[in-house]
Amino acid sequence: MSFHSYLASIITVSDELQEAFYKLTHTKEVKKGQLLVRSGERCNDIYFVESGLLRGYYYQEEKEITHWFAREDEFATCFYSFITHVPSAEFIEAIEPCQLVQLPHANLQKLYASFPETERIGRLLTEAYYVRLEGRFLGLQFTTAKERYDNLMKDHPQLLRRASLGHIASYLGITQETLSRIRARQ
Amino acid sequence: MSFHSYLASIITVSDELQEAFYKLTHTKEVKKGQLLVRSGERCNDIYFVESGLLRGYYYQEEKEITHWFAREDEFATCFYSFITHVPSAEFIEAIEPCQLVQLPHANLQKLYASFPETERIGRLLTEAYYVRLEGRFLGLQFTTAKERYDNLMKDHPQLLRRASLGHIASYLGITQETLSRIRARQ
DNA sequence: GTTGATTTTTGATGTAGATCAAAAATGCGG
DNA sequence: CCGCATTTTTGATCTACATCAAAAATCAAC
Repeated sequence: MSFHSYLASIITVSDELQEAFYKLTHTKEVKKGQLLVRSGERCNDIYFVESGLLRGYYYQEEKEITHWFAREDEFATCFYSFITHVPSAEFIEAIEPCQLVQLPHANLQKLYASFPETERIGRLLTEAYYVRLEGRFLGLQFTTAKERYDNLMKDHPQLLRRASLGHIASYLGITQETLSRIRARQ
Repeated sequence: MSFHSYLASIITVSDELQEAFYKLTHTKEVKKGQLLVRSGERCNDIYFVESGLLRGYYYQEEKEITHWFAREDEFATCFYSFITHVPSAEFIEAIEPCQLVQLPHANLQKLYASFPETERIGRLLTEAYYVRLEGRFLGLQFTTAKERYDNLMKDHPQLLRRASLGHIASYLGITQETLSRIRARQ
């Protein structure tokens, strides 16, 4: 979905607002495997994914841990770095070719100031991040690896075809071997 | 610490702002064991803890799971309910007698509108919640029960005297028995 | 296709922490 | 200071998942 259609689905986009959006965002195409943000850099942008698939990951004792996926019609950013202006602990990688819309932090602030209705975007973003994290936290504490896998497949049935087992396993908080065994029996 | 001193330590409090605060907040005293919010109710207030200790908890398969503690000089609310206006999934209980300052959501919005510098409060709150959750998420995934316990004791050495083992164990994501054994050996 | 690199599967074994049960310690109202 | 409720400790056993290692399958470049 285009960023514009997405916006129109959550707020009323006046002509002025539409124009402001065109001025304050720019589109970006990235190839498979390309990094958008590296650990240690500041992440000053939000990306809206028009098409393709991104993942955020970080290193934990030499191992890559996938922290999130963002597919078409979702926002992606290193949330903590974006809100605090601190260098990011994570990488953002395109695991499919992507069509993105980039919105810099400063421009988002301009939008808030001129078009109060856009505050809703910020709110939705914060909520989405918080809720996503909370869900994963509870999942880690209270569900088995198999249940987490089943839930993920229910919400994102295509993910298995689009991301590697290793990415999905670390996202679920288990090893690749365990995920492979979970899939085998059933 | 009084709410006023706390505020003065993070933002400059003009006379007008101080007056607005007096109008828009009110103090509240609660006894040990008293509930501030019940699951199913909306949580429309933030509490600043001037003295005492609160905990947030919810039920997971009949068991109480402590989600957070808030001691003096900290804010407490059912964060998700507060930002989304959805009924709370959690309870807030005073586990010590508390002196609180209550700030309703609507009044916080008024403050934001009239005193832009107060936006910092909202930002700090969001960040604090997000960071706290992220820390616990990573802890659950990558550290042993003992490490989590040691970290908690480093940050809150008094907590063991102020909260029960059961509360602390569920906060750490382990059973009471395991926490008891962890403490025994060392 | 053939080849080498990468990803996924399978097998054997180890372990942190859960569960169930009961004893011991602590706290508290009268 | 006694009796009862609550909290904490200790013991025995069980299990989900990790780790290490190697085989099998898939992918991608030439």
